[in-house]
This record gives sequence, C-alpha cells and structure tokens, in this order.
Amino acid sequence: MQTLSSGDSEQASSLHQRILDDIESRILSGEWQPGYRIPFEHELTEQYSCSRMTVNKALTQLAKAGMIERKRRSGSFVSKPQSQAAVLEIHDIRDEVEQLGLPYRYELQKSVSRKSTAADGKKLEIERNTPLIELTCRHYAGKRVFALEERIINLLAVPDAAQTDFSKQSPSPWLVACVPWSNAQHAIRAVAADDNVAAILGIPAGAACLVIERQTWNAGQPVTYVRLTYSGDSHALVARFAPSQG
Amino acid sequence: MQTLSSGDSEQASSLHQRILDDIESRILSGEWQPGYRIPFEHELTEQYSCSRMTVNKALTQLAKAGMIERKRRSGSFVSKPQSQAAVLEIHDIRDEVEQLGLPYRYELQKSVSRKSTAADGKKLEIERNTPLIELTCRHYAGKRVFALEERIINLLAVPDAAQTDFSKQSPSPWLVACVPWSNAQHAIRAVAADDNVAAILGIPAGAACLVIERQTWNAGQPVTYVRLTYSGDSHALVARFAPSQG
DNA sequence: CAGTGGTCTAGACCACTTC
DNA sequence: AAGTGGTCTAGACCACTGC
Repeated sequence: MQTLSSGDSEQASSLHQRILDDIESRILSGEWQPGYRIPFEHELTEQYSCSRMTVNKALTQLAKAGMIERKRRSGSFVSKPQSQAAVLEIHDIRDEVEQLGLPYRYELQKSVSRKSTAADGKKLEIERNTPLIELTCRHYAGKRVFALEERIINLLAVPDAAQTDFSKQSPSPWLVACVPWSNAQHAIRAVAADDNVAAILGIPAGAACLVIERQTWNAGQPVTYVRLTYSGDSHALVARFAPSQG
Repeated sequence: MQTLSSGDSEQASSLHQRILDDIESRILSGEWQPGYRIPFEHELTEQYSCSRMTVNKALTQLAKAGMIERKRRSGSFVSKPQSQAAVLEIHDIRDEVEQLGLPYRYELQKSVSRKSTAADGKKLEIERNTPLIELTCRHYAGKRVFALEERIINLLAVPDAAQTDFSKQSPSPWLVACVPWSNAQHAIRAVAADDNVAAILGIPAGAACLVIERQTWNAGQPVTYVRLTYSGDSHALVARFAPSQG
C-alpha cells in the first residue's frame, strides 16, 4: 500500500490524476530514470488500491504525453527525455497591441482578386489559375505600424471571401470565425527589411524584422497564406512549455 | 443507430477513437457550429451502441483538446475556435545541422565560474552572488558558425555542472540528460547583429539574426538560461499544428 | 504460450447545476 | 429535484510479443 502525495502543492481531485502526478514526480525527480520499468498495471492496482481502469487511465495519459513508453508483454518504461516541444500561443494582433496599452488601428492597403501564378503556388499549395484574393494590410499601434500583413486567400476554399469587405475588418479574425481549419504550419524567421518594408514600418532598410509565415489547410485543401512582418525591436514570440501537460 | 465513418482516410482501430474522429469531423466541417449542444452521453451511447465509458473517453479527450466544453447538468457544447496554439519542436542543434547534410562541429569558447550579478538576475530569476557557470559555445555547420550559444547555469540547481568538461560535449544535451526540468519559457526575436556577433557568425554588422532565449526551471528553481543566435538567412523555426491532437 | 497492455462493458455513486 | 458529467469498479476478451 502506497502513500499518495496528497500533500502536494496542488491537490488533485481525482484518483487517476493523483496517480499520474505521483508517477510523473518520480520521473521528473530522477527517482525513476529513463529506461526504468515502472510497475505493471496489476501491481499499481494493488499499490493504489484501485481498479485497473483507473491505473490504466493514468498510464495512458503519461504515454500520450511521451513520458513513458508502453510495450505489450514487456511493461511500461520511462522514456528518454523527450524532444522539447513548446506551445506557441498565437494571439490576435489587435489583442497584442491593446495589451501593450496602445490604440489599435487597422488599415487595408490593397485588395485584388486575381488568378494564381506560379509564385503563389510556392506560398500555398494551389494550382495555377486558381481564383484568389490578395490582401495587404497594416496593423497600427498608435502611430507606428506594428505589423505588416500580406495574405492570399484561396477562393475555392473560401468563396465567401470574395463578397467580404476587408476595409473595416481584418481578415484574420474573419477567417478564424468563418472558416474551419484542420491544419496549419508556421515558419518563423529573422529577415532584413527591404526598402519597401522599411518605409512602411518606419525603420532603416536592412533592419532586422521578425517574419511569421502561416499556411492553413482545411480537410487537405489550402485555405490561406499569410506573411506577418514585425519590426524586430517591437515584437517577440513567447512560448511556455512543460514536459507533460495532458 | 449511427453509421461510423469507417471509410475515413485513416482507419481508427478503437471504438472511442472512431467516435472522437466522427465528432471532430462534424465540428471541423462546420456541421456542428460553435455553441451547438452535442448529444448527451447517454444518447451517444445509443447512437454508437456502446457503453457510456467509451463515449465518455472520446468526449473527455475532445474537451481536453479544447474542441468542446462540458457543463454538468447542461451538456457538452462545441467551443468557439480556440486561440491558435502551435507546437514548436525544439531540436538539438547537432541534429539540425546533420539533417542539413552538413558536418557538425562544436567548440567551447569560454567557460567561467563566478557569482551572479544583477545582469544575470534579468536572465534567470536568481539572487545576487549565486554561484553559476557562464559558457559561450559555437556550433558549426561545415566551416560556418551555425549558431552561437551563450548560457549560464545555476550551480545551486546543477552542482554537477561545476565538475563537467564542456569542451568536448555541448551543454544542452548534457543538461537535458542529467537535469530534470519541469518548466521552460522561450522568447523568439529578430535582432540586428552587433559587431561581435557579426564577426563570429561571419555576417555583416546589423544583419538580421534569429535569437531564441530559453529559461528552464525545475520545481520552481531556475536551472539555466540560454541565448541562441542564428544567422537570419540560415535558420527558420517551423511549427505545425492542428486544432486537436490528443 | 503466458502475461502484458488495449479496449470495452454494465452498473454504480457522487457533485454539481440548472430547473 | 432531476439530470448532467466525473469518476470508479470488477470483470471480460483480445492482440501482440517476448520467453
């Protein structure tokens, strides 16, 4: 019979959660090193005086979090330290600016409906001559341009976009609200501002900018590509992570 | 009685997984809009001809993924599109270089044991005069410097680091292997290379660099701070995400 | 072939919340 | 007060796999 760490910092209400926390703390503390074979389910059943389902629930979650590996007939083993994966929260630009305590303003710079070219195909996986909308917008924080947004939207995936007026509302929230998405990919780079970008952002040409490119798909169909350019000194992406968070 | 989408692209082996996929696809397709009250557990039990536990497992996972919200006495409801959160995989630099097909080389530039100053306190939440090690290393891809690593390690948290020779092995893998960590935070920025960094990376002064700063804690105690500087044209962080991935 | 984890059941009690 | 989700049980069958 094993004593549960009920005196832990935060009390876990459910039994399977306490079991999970207990095993997790043994792993994180180093008491159970990578490769260690943790007790079998039926042993934990006795130790915690509960049914196998309850133990299984805890172990299944630990396995999903990558802390343990489970093998039939062999048992469950503590994983090697996992490849570090950080959760990046991507906020709405409006919120970002307002959290800085600055007045937010949005401005549509350019809006063109056209057929896709080969260059578009590199941004979004669409065939040539696909109808699309190309948008260029600016997000202001006070009087400064906080971010430059360049976007193309696949009209085959989002026909409604053709009838939508993006001069008042920014395309990002509209897309998030109206279009389901199943998959996305980010690329984050540091690039030097070219003359055009420099003029828009009000920084010297060649200055460092943070560029975020995002492609979004829905059910295998490309939806939109966006390139956000931030002045390097005005923006940082922040990511927090912990080794196992359900 | 409801027909399961068994003809889906990828066959889900378990029943609760098929139920999960089925409900998820209804949400992603827009058939069940945000706010829609999904059938009660006992209704789904009938629809899928299974026990409540099985339905519950699927719904619990969907709730954990943020796709639905569950309320006692009211039911389960489709969530509003969640704030976009991307999973950033942080790879070992060695792997990164080798995946580019380039020979990897590591070089320790500087290693100093000293007491912390106020400047260190801004990087890592430690008090003044805490013993620490300061390291400066270079990671080469072929003949070019791929990344510059500047690190401090809290010797109160990692006393072993004082006796470790970092001239042969890079501190990151050593730390990952030897020190459990419970929490970390990244900040990703674009900065201009100063003269020193420019000389090391072999780029013009002022050129755009991608900087990743990471602080790591274990059980509330600060462990290490590292600042990685990549030449802007050589590196991009890539993150993929989907709205619900267990 | 024996024992592991993977999955599922039918039923139970409870806390909470809205009615 | 009634019905929801949250949790747990005791037992079952199965597939896989290392002995």
